[in-house]
Amino acid sequence: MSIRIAVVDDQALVRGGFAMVLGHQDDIEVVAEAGTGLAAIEAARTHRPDVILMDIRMPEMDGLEATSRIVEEADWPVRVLILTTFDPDEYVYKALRAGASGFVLKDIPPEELVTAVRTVASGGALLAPSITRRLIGQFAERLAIDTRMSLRLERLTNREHEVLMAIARGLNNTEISEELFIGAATVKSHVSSILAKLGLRDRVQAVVFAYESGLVEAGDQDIGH
Amino acid sequence: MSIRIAVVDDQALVRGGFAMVLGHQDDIEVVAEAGTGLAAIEAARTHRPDVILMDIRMPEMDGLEATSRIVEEADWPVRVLILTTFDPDEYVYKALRAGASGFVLKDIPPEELVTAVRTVASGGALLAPSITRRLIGQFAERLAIDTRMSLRLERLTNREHEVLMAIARGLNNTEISEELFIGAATVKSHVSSILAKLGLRDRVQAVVFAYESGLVEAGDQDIGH
DNA sequence: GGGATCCTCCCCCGTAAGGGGGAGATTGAA
DNA sequence: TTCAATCTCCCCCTTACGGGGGAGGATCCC
Repeated sequence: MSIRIAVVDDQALVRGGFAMVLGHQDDIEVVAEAGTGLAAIEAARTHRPDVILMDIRMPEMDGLEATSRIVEEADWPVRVLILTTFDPDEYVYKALRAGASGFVLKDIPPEELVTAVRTVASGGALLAPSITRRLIGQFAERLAIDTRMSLRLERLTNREHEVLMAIARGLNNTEISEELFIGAATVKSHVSSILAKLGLRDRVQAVVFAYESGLVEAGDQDIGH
Repeated sequence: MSIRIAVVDDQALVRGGFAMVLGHQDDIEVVAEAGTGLAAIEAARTHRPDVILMDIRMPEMDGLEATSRIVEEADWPVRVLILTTFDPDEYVYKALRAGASGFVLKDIPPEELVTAVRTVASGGALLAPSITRRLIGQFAERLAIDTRMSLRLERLTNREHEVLMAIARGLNNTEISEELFIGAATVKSHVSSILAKLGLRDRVQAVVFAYESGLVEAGDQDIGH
Protein backbone atom coordinates (compact mmCIF):
# COMPACT_ATOMS: atom_id res chain seq x y z
CA MET A 1 0.00 0.00 0.00
CA SER A 2 1.92 2.97 -1.27
CA ILE A 3 1.44 6.61 -0.41
CA ARG A 4 -0.59 8.40 -3.07
CA ILE A 5 0.63 11.91 -3.53
CA ALA A 6 -0.18 15.09 -5.46
CA VAL A 7 2.39 17.75 -6.26
CA VAL A 8 1.21 21.33 -6.58
CA ASP A 9 3.53 24.10 -7.78
CA ASP A 10 3.18 26.67 -10.52
CA GLN A 11 6.72 26.14 -11.75
CA ALA A 12 6.75 23.02 -13.90
CA LEU A 13 10.44 22.41 -13.33
CA VAL A 14 10.17 22.49 -9.58
CA ARG A 15 7.04 20.40 -9.69
CA GLY A 16 8.72 17.88 -11.94
CA GLY A 17 11.74 17.71 -9.67
CA PHE A 18 9.72 16.92 -6.62
CA ALA A 19 7.60 14.41 -8.47
CA MET A 20 10.72 12.75 -9.78
CA VAL A 21 12.34 12.44 -6.36
CA LEU A 22 9.22 11.11 -4.74
CA GLY A 23 8.22 8.83 -7.60
CA HIS A 24 11.46 6.95 -7.33
CA GLN A 25 10.57 5.72 -3.88
CA ASP A 26 9.01 2.28 -3.69
CA ASP A 27 6.32 3.33 -1.26
CA ILE A 28 5.34 6.57 -2.94
CA GLU A 29 3.22 7.07 -6.01
CA VAL A 30 2.67 10.46 -7.61
CA VAL A 31 -0.92 10.39 -8.78
CA ALA A 32 -1.41 14.01 -9.79
CA GLU A 33 0.28 17.30 -10.51
CA ALA A 34 -1.20 20.77 -10.56
CA GLY A 35 0.04 24.27 -11.33
CA THR A 36 -2.66 26.40 -9.68
CA GLY A 37 -4.79 26.35 -6.57
CA LEU A 38 -7.93 25.66 -8.55
CA ALA A 39 -6.29 22.81 -10.39
CA ALA A 40 -5.15 21.44 -7.04
CA ILE A 41 -8.70 21.33 -5.74
CA GLU A 42 -9.85 19.60 -8.88
CA ALA A 43 -6.98 17.12 -8.73
CA ALA A 44 -7.71 16.40 -5.08
CA ARG A 45 -11.34 15.63 -5.89
CA THR A 46 -10.43 13.34 -8.73
CA HIS A 47 -7.45 11.45 -7.37
CA ARG A 48 -8.04 11.61 -3.62
CA PRO A 49 -4.35 11.61 -2.71
CA ASP A 50 -3.07 10.79 0.78
CA VAL A 51 -0.63 13.67 0.76
CA ILE A 52 -0.54 16.94 -1.14
CA LEU A 53 2.70 18.81 -1.59
CA MET A 54 1.56 22.41 -1.82
CA ASP A 55 3.34 25.56 -2.89
CA ILE A 56 2.04 28.84 -1.52
CA ARG A 57 2.55 31.40 -4.24
CA MET A 58 0.52 30.38 -7.24
CA PRO A 59 -1.78 32.01 -9.79
CA GLU A 60 -5.51 31.30 -9.59
CA MET A 61 -5.83 30.88 -5.83
CA ASP A 62 -2.80 30.53 -3.59
CA GLY A 63 -1.81 27.40 -1.75
CA LEU A 64 -3.24 28.45 1.59
CA GLU A 65 -6.71 29.06 0.25
CA ALA A 66 -6.56 25.84 -1.73
CA THR A 67 -5.43 23.93 1.35
CA SER A 68 -8.26 25.34 3.35
CA ARG A 69 -10.87 24.32 0.82
CA ILE A 70 -9.47 20.89 0.18
CA VAL A 71 -9.21 20.02 3.86
CA GLU A 72 -12.69 21.31 4.48
CA GLU A 73 -14.48 19.37 1.80
CA ALA A 74 -12.39 16.23 1.89
CA ASP A 75 -14.12 13.14 3.22
CA TRP A 76 -10.91 11.14 3.36
CA PRO A 77 -7.80 11.72 5.49
CA VAL A 78 -5.81 14.07 3.29
CA ARG A 79 -2.59 15.63 4.59
CA VAL A 80 -1.17 18.81 3.18
CA LEU A 81 2.51 19.57 3.36
CA ILE A 82 3.27 23.20 2.59
CA LEU A 83 6.43 23.88 0.66
CA THR A 84 7.75 27.38 0.57
CA THR A 85 10.86 29.21 -0.51
CA PHE A 86 11.34 31.69 2.27
CA ASP A 87 11.03 31.70 5.97
CA PRO A 88 7.43 32.72 6.12
CA ASP A 89 6.50 34.35 9.36
CA GLU A 90 3.11 35.52 8.28
CA TYR A 91 2.07 32.45 6.34
CA VAL A 92 2.65 29.92 9.06
CA TYR A 93 -0.41 30.74 11.12
CA LYS A 94 -2.68 30.86 8.14
CA ALA A 95 -1.33 27.54 6.98
CA LEU A 96 -1.77 25.84 10.31
CA ARG A 97 -5.26 27.17 10.50
CA ALA A 98 -6.02 26.07 6.97
CA GLY A 99 -5.31 22.57 8.19
CA ALA A 100 -1.81 21.93 6.91
CA SER A 101 0.10 19.09 8.50
CA GLY A 102 3.51 20.51 7.84
CA PHE A 103 5.53 23.43 6.71
CA VAL A 104 8.95 22.90 5.22
CA LEU A 105 11.36 25.01 3.19
CA LYS A 106 12.18 24.07 -0.37
CA ASP A 107 15.89 23.91 0.33
CA ILE A 108 15.70 20.69 2.29
CA PRO A 109 17.65 17.76 0.86
CA PRO A 110 15.58 15.24 -1.15
CA GLU A 111 15.86 12.45 1.36
CA GLU A 112 14.40 14.72 4.06
CA LEU A 113 11.53 15.61 1.81
CA VAL A 114 10.83 11.92 1.43
CA THR A 115 10.83 11.30 5.16
CA ALA A 116 8.66 14.38 5.62
CA VAL A 117 6.10 12.94 3.26
CA ARG A 118 6.17 9.62 5.04
CA THR A 119 5.79 11.38 8.36
CA VAL A 120 2.67 13.34 7.46
CA ALA A 121 1.23 10.36 5.62
CA SER A 122 1.39 8.38 8.84
CA GLY A 123 -0.44 11.07 10.73
CA GLY A 124 2.44 13.06 12.11
CA ALA A 125 3.22 16.70 11.56
CA LEU A 126 6.38 18.47 10.75
CA LEU A 127 7.69 22.01 10.73
CA ALA A 128 10.91 23.58 9.56
CA PRO A 129 13.29 23.93 12.51
CA SER A 130 13.22 27.72 12.52
CA ILE A 131 9.43 27.72 12.60
CA THR A 132 9.36 25.13 15.32
CA ARG A 133 11.63 27.37 17.29
CA ARG A 134 9.20 30.26 17.13
CA LEU A 135 6.26 28.09 17.98
CA ILE A 136 8.06 26.71 20.99
CA GLY A 137 9.12 30.17 22.00
CA GLN A 138 5.58 31.45 22.05
CA PHE A 139 4.39 28.42 23.90
CA ALA A 140 7.08 28.60 26.53
CA GLU A 141 6.45 32.27 27.09
CA ARG A 142 2.81 31.67 27.65
CA LEU A 143 3.51 28.94 30.15
CA ALA A 144 5.97 31.17 31.93
CA ILE A 145 3.36 33.88 32.37
CA ASP A 146 1.00 31.33 33.79
CA THR A 147 3.26 30.54 36.71
CA ARG A 148 4.53 34.05 37.23
CA MET A 149 1.02 35.11 38.00
CA SER A 150 0.27 32.15 40.19
CA LEU A 151 2.74 33.43 42.71
CA ARG A 152 0.43 36.31 43.43
CA LEU A 153 -2.46 33.91 43.70
CA GLU A 154 -0.81 32.10 46.57
CA ARG A 155 -1.58 35.05 48.76
CA LEU A 156 -5.29 34.35 48.39
CA THR A 157 -7.08 32.08 50.83
CA ASN A 158 -9.20 29.22 49.59
CA ARG A 159 -12.39 31.15 50.00
CA GLU A 160 -11.03 34.18 48.25
CA HIS A 161 -9.91 31.93 45.45
CA GLU A 162 -13.42 30.61 45.06
CA VAL A 163 -14.86 34.10 45.05
CA LEU A 164 -12.36 35.21 42.44
CA MET A 165 -13.34 32.33 40.20
CA ALA A 166 -16.97 33.33 40.56
CA ILE A 167 -16.16 36.93 39.72
CA ALA A 168 -14.31 35.72 36.66
CA ARG A 169 -17.52 34.08 35.50
CA GLY A 170 -19.28 37.40 35.51
CA LEU A 171 -21.34 36.87 38.65
CA ASN A 172 -22.30 39.77 40.89
CA ASN A 173 -22.07 39.72 44.65
CA THR A 174 -25.60 38.49 45.19
CA GLU A 175 -25.15 35.57 42.83
CA ILE A 176 -21.87 34.66 44.44
CA SER A 177 -23.43 34.73 47.88
CA GLU A 178 -26.13 32.34 46.71
CA GLU A 179 -23.67 30.04 45.06
CA LEU A 180 -21.42 29.83 48.10
CA PHE A 181 -24.25 29.87 50.65
CA ILE A 182 -22.92 32.92 52.47
CA GLY A 183 -24.21 36.42 53.03
CA ALA A 184 -23.79 39.17 50.51
CA ALA A 185 -21.83 41.15 53.09
CA THR A 186 -19.36 38.32 53.37
CA VAL A 187 -18.86 38.29 49.64
CA LYS A 188 -18.20 41.98 49.73
CA SER A 189 -15.48 41.65 52.31
CA HIS A 190 -13.91 38.79 50.36
CA VAL A 191 -13.95 40.87 47.22
CA SER A 192 -12.35 43.77 49.00
CA SER A 193 -9.68 41.50 50.35
CA ILE A 194 -8.99 40.05 46.91
CA LEU A 195 -8.67 43.44 45.30
CA ALA A 196 -6.35 44.64 48.05
CA LYS A 197 -4.13 41.57 47.87
CA LEU A 198 -3.85 41.61 44.10
CA GLY A 199 -3.49 45.36 43.84
CA LEU A 200 -6.55 45.75 41.63
CA ARG A 201 -9.17 48.45 41.58
CA ASP A 202 -12.42 46.69 40.90
CA ARG A 203 -13.95 43.38 39.91
CA VAL A 204 -13.54 44.22 36.24
CA GLN A 205 -9.79 44.23 36.64
CA ALA A 206 -10.15 41.06 38.67
CA VAL A 207 -11.68 39.33 35.66
CA VAL A 208 -8.85 40.56 33.46
CA PHE A 209 -6.37 39.29 36.01
CA ALA A 210 -8.06 35.92 36.17
CA TYR A 211 -7.71 35.45 32.43
CA GLU A 212 -4.26 36.93 32.05
CA SER A 213 -2.91 34.86 34.90
CA GLY A 214 -4.26 31.68 33.41
CA LEU A 215 -6.52 31.13 36.39
CA VAL A 216 -9.29 30.68 33.88
CA GLU A 217 -8.90 30.07 30.20
CA ALA A 218 -10.98 31.06 27.26
CA GLY A 219 -13.19 28.08 26.45
CA ASP A 220 -13.73 27.08 30.06
CA GLN A 221 -17.11 28.64 30.21
CA ASP A 222 -20.21 29.63 28.36
CA ILE A 223 -21.28 33.20 27.99
CA GLY A 224 -23.36 32.45 24.98
CA HIS A 225 -27.06 33.22 24.83
CA MET B 1 34.61 24.01 14.41
CA SER B 2 32.78 20.90 15.46
CA ILE B 3 29.66 20.64 17.57
CA ARG B 4 30.54 19.87 21.18
CA ILE B 5 27.98 17.62 22.73
CA ALA B 6 27.11 16.04 26.07
CA VAL B 7 25.09 12.85 26.38
CA VAL B 8 22.96 12.38 29.49
CA ASP B 9 21.19 9.10 30.20
CA ASP B 10 21.15 6.86 33.23
CA GLN B 11 21.51 3.68 31.19
CA ALA B 12 25.15 3.34 30.28
CA LEU B 13 24.38 1.21 27.25
CA VAL B 14 21.99 3.69 25.72
CA ARG B 15 24.33 6.53 26.54
CA GLY B 16 27.20 4.73 24.94
CA GLY B 17 25.16 3.98 21.86
CA PHE B 18 24.25 7.58 21.28
CA ALA B 19 27.77 8.75 21.99
CA MET B 20 29.10 6.21 19.54
CA VAL B 21 26.76 7.22 16.75
CA LEU B 22 27.40 10.92 17.22
CA GLY B 23 31.11 10.61 17.80
CA HIS B 24 31.57 8.99 14.42
CA GLN B 25 30.45 12.15 12.68
CA ASP B 26 33.19 14.46 11.52
CA ASP B 27 31.50 17.58 12.79
CA ILE B 28 30.41 16.26 16.19
CA GLU B 29 32.51 15.75 19.26
CA VAL B 30 31.19 14.11 22.40
CA VAL B 31 32.83 16.00 25.22
CA ALA B 32 30.95 14.63 28.20
CA GLU B 33 28.64 11.90 29.42
CA ALA B 34 26.49 11.87 32.53
CA GLY B 35 24.14 9.41 34.20
CA THR B 36 22.15 11.70 36.47
CA GLY B 37 20.68 15.17 36.42
CA LEU B 38 23.16 16.44 38.93
CA ALA B 39 26.06 15.02 36.98
CA ALA B 40 24.62 16.68 33.87
CA ILE B 41 24.68 20.08 35.51
CA GLU B 42 28.22 19.52 36.66
CA ALA B 43 29.29 18.34 33.22
CA ALA B 44 27.63 21.32 31.58
CA ARG B 45 29.55 23.69 33.84
CA THR B 46 32.84 22.01 33.17
CA HIS B 47 32.65 21.29 29.46
CA ARG B 48 30.24 23.97 28.23
CA PRO B 49 28.82 21.84 25.41
CA ASP B 50 26.86 23.30 22.48
CA VAL B 51 24.22 20.64 22.66
CA ILE B 52 23.04 18.36 25.45
CA LEU B 53 21.23 15.14 24.68
CA MET B 54 19.02 14.71 27.72
CA ASP B 55 17.01 11.77 28.97
CA ILE B 56 14.02 12.53 31.18
CA ARG B 57 13.79 9.71 33.65
CA MET B 58 16.94 9.63 35.71
CA PRO B 59 17.91 9.23 39.35
CA GLU B 60 19.18 12.27 41.24
CA MET B 61 17.14 14.94 39.48
CA ASP B 62 15.24 14.24 36.28
CA GLY B 63 16.13 15.64 32.90
CA LEU B 64 13.53 18.39 32.92
CA GLU B 65 14.72 19.87 36.17
CA ALA B 66 18.32 19.58 35.03
CA THR B 67 17.47 21.24 31.73
CA SER B 68 15.79 24.09 33.48
CA ARG B 69 18.77 24.74 35.74
CA ILE B 70 21.35 24.42 33.04
CA VAL B 71 19.58 26.76 30.65
CA GLU B 72 19.01 29.24 33.43
CA GLU B 73 22.56 29.50 34.64
CA ALA B 74 24.33 29.05 31.34
CA ASP B 75 26.12 32.09 29.98
CA TRP B 76 26.75 30.47 26.63
CA PRO B 77 24.24 29.34 23.99
CA VAL B 78 23.49 25.81 25.10
CA ARG B 79 20.79 23.79 23.37
CA VAL B 80 19.04 20.89 25.01
CA LEU B 81 17.54 18.08 23.00
CA ILE B 82 15.21 15.94 25.06
CA LEU B 83 15.22 12.22 24.32
CA THR B 84 12.44 10.12 25.65
CA THR B 85 11.11 6.62 25.26
CA PHE B 86 7.39 7.18 25.16
CA ASP B 87 5.06 9.68 23.67
CA PRO B 88 5.01 12.06 26.53
CA ASP B 89 1.95 14.22 26.65
CA GLU B 90 2.60 15.68 30.05
CA TYR B 91 6.32 16.18 29.71
CA VAL B 92 6.28 18.22 26.56
CA TYR B 93 5.04 21.42 28.09
CA LYS B 94 7.40 21.19 31.01
CA ALA B 95 10.26 20.58 28.65
CA LEU B 96 9.44 23.47 26.36
CA ARG B 97 9.14 25.68 29.36
CA ALA B 98 12.39 24.43 30.80
CA GLY B 99 14.00 25.77 27.69
CA ALA B 100 14.51 22.66 25.62
CA SER B 101 15.11 23.14 21.91
CA GLY B 102 13.75 19.82 20.86
CA PHE B 103 11.89 16.74 21.84
CA VAL B 104 12.45 13.49 19.99
CA LEU B 105 11.65 9.85 20.66
CA LYS B 106 14.42 7.36 21.18
CA ASP B 107 13.27 5.15 18.36
CA ILE B 108 14.40 7.51 15.62
CA PRO B 109 17.00 6.14 13.24
CA PRO B 110 20.61 7.19 13.95
CA GLU B 111 20.96 9.43 10.94
CA GLU B 112 17.93 11.42 12.03
CA LEU B 113 19.36 11.84 15.46
CA VAL B 114 22.46 13.27 13.87
CA THR B 115 20.52 15.76 11.78
CA ALA B 116 18.46 16.64 14.83
CA VAL B 117 21.62 17.51 16.71
CA ARG B 118 22.88 19.60 13.83
CA THR B 119 19.53 21.36 13.63
CA VAL B 120 19.39 22.44 17.23
CA ALA B 121 23.09 23.30 17.22
CA SER B 122 22.42 25.79 14.44
CA GLY B 123 19.64 27.43 16.38
CA GLY B 124 16.64 25.57 15.07
CA ALA B 125 14.17 23.52 17.02
CA LEU B 126 12.69 20.16 16.42
CA LEU B 127 9.83 18.07 17.72
CA ALA B 128 8.74 14.52 17.14
CA PRO B 129 6.02 14.47 14.46
CA SER B 130 3.29 13.31 16.82
CA ILE B 131 4.09 16.12 19.21
CA THR B 132 4.18 18.67 16.44
CA ARG B 133 0.78 17.45 15.44
CA ARG B 134 -0.67 18.20 18.86
CA LEU B 135 0.99 21.58 19.02
CA ILE B 136 -0.37 22.52 15.63
CA GLY B 137 -3.77 21.22 16.57
CA GLN B 138 -3.95 23.41 19.65
CA PHE B 139 -2.75 26.38 17.72
CA ALA B 140 -5.20 25.94 14.91
CA GLU B 141 -8.06 25.52 17.34
CA ARG B 142 -7.27 28.76 19.04
CA LEU B 143 -7.17 30.57 15.75
CA ALA B 144 -10.47 29.03 14.78
CA ILE B 145 -12.18 30.22 17.93
CA ASP B 146 -11.00 33.72 17.16
CA THR B 147 -13.13 33.95 14.09
CA ARG B 148 -16.05 31.87 15.26
CA MET B 149 -17.37 34.37 17.74
CA SER B 150 -16.63 37.37 15.65
CA LEU B 151 -20.04 36.95 14.09
CA ARG B 152 -21.75 38.40 17.10
CA LEU B 153 -19.28 41.19 17.14
CA GLU B 154 -20.41 42.33 13.74
CA ARG B 155 -23.43 43.86 15.35
CA LEU B 156 -21.19 46.30 17.14
CA THR B 157 -20.20 49.55 15.49
CA ASN B 158 -16.57 50.53 15.23
CA ARG B 159 -16.78 52.85 18.18
CA GLU B 160 -18.53 50.27 20.31
CA HIS B 161 -15.87 47.82 19.37
CA GLU B 162 -13.18 50.17 20.60
CA VAL B 163 -15.03 50.76 23.84
CA LEU B 164 -15.45 47.03 24.37
CA MET B 165 -11.73 46.52 23.91
CA ALA B 166 -11.07 49.21 26.48
CA ILE B 167 -13.48 47.61 28.91
CA ALA B 168 -11.71 44.32 28.39
CA ARG B 169 -8.53 45.96 29.58
CA GLY B 170 -10.13 46.82 32.88
CA LEU B 171 -10.63 50.52 32.25
CA ASN B 172 -13.51 52.43 33.81
CA ASN B 173 -15.67 54.89 31.93
CA THR B 174 -13.55 57.91 32.82
CA GLU B 175 -10.37 56.29 31.58
CA ILE B 176 -12.06 55.20 28.40
CA SER B 177 -13.36 58.70 27.79
CA GLU B 178 -9.83 60.08 28.15
CA GLU B 179 -8.38 57.45 25.90
CA LEU B 180 -10.90 58.02 23.14
CA PHE B 181 -11.13 61.80 23.61
CA ILE B 182 -14.86 61.76 24.17
CA GLY B 183 -17.10 62.65 27.08
CA ALA B 184 -17.83 60.25 29.92
CA ALA B 185 -21.50 60.44 29.06
CA THR B 186 -20.74 59.23 25.58
CA VAL B 187 -18.85 56.29 26.92
CA LYS B 188 -21.80 55.41 29.10
CA SER B 189 -24.18 55.34 26.21
CA HIS B 190 -21.75 53.24 24.18
CA VAL B 191 -21.44 50.82 27.04
CA SER B 192 -25.20 50.57 27.38
CA SER B 193 -25.47 49.90 23.71
CA ILE B 194 -22.82 47.20 23.84
CA LEU B 195 -24.48 45.45 26.75
CA ALA B 196 -27.84 45.55 25.04
CA LYS B 197 -26.53 44.23 21.75
CA LEU B 198 -24.57 41.41 23.29
CA GLY B 199 -27.20 40.53 25.84
CA LEU B 200 -24.96 41.11 28.81
CA ARG B 201 -25.73 42.59 32.19
CA ASP B 202 -22.70 44.64 33.10
CA ARG B 203 -19.14 45.41 32.07
CA VAL B 204 -17.86 42.47 34.07
CA GLN B 205 -19.70 40.10 31.80
CA ALA B 206 -18.44 42.15 28.88
CA VAL B 207 -14.88 41.33 29.89
CA VAL B 208 -15.74 37.66 30.14
CA PHE B 209 -17.33 37.84 26.72
CA ALA B 210 -14.29 39.54 25.24
CA TYR B 211 -12.05 36.74 26.41
CA GLU B 212 -14.38 33.86 25.67
CA SER B 213 -15.08 35.15 22.19
CA GLY B 214 -11.42 35.46 21.42
CA LEU B 215 -11.71 39.18 20.96
CA VAL B 216 -8.79 39.45 23.32
CA GLU B 217 -6.45 36.69 24.31
CA ALA B 218 -4.59 35.98 27.48
CA GLY B 219 -1.12 37.34 26.98
CA ASP B 220 -2.21 40.31 24.94
CA GLN B 221 -1.97 42.68 27.80
CA ASP B 222 -0.21 43.52 31.00
CA ILE B 223 -2.01 43.42 34.28
CA GLY B 224 1.22 43.23 36.21
CA HIS B 225 2.31 45.97 38.55
C1' DG C 1 -3.63 31.00 77.34
C1' DG C 2 -2.48 34.19 73.69
C1' DG C 3 -1.61 35.09 68.82
C1' DA C 4 -2.55 34.49 64.18
C1' DT C 5 -5.36 33.48 60.44
C1' DC C 6 -9.56 32.76 58.33
C1' DC C 7 -14.51 32.97 57.61
C1' DT C 8 -18.47 35.09 58.75
C1' DC C 9 -21.39 39.30 59.06
C1' DC C 10 -22.53 44.16 60.41
C1' DC C 11 -22.96 49.60 59.61
C1' DC C 12 -21.99 53.90 57.17
C1' DC C 13 -20.89 56.34 53.15
C1' DG C 14 -19.49 58.06 48.59
C1' DT C 15 -19.43 57.02 43.95
C1' DA C 16 -19.35 54.53 39.61
C1' DA C 17 -22.41 52.04 36.93
C1' DG C 18 -26.43 51.23 34.23
C1' DG C 19 -31.48 52.14 32.65
C1' DG C 20 -34.73 55.37 30.51
C1' DG C 21 -35.34 58.76 27.52
C1' DG C 22 -34.05 62.55 24.58
C1' DA C 23 -31.43 65.43 21.18
C1' DG C 24 -28.16 67.61 17.76
C1' DA C 25 -24.66 66.61 13.98
C1' DT C 26 -22.82 63.95 10.33
C1' DT C 27 -22.78 60.60 6.86
C1' DG C 28 -24.38 57.71 3.33
C1' DA C 29 -27.76 55.19 1.07
C1' DA C 30 -32.44 54.97 -1.01
C1' DT D 1 -34.61 64.98 -0.11
C1' DT D 2 -35.70 61.74 3.19
C1' DC D 3 -34.43 58.16 6.07
C1' DA D 4 -31.44 55.27 8.85
C1' DA D 5 -27.34 54.72 11.27
C1' DT D 6 -23.76 56.42 13.95
C1' DC D 7 -21.46 59.32 17.22
C1' DT D 8 -21.83 62.68 20.34
C1' DC D 9 -23.71 64.54 24.77
C1' DC D 10 -27.39 65.72 28.29
C1' DC D 11 -30.67 64.84 32.55
C1' DC D 12 -32.76 61.97 36.19
C1' DC D 13 -32.85 58.01 38.96
C1' DT D 14 -31.79 53.57 41.33
C1' DT D 15 -28.65 50.30 42.56
C1' DA D 16 -24.45 47.70 42.95
C1' DC D 17 -19.93 48.40 44.22
C1' DG D 18 -16.03 49.27 47.09
C1' DG D 19 -13.63 51.58 51.24
C1' DG D 20 -13.30 52.09 56.20
C1' DG D 21 -13.77 50.06 60.27
C1' DG D 22 -15.36 46.69 63.49
C1' DA D 23 -16.64 42.18 65.62
C1' DG D 24 -17.65 37.26 66.89
C1' DG D 25 -16.38 32.37 66.26
C1' DA D 26 -13.33 28.56 64.63
C1' DT D 27 -8.96 26.49 64.11
C1' DC D 28 -4.20 25.96 64.64
C1' DC D 29 0.23 26.76 66.59
C1' DC D 30 3.57 28.27 69.96
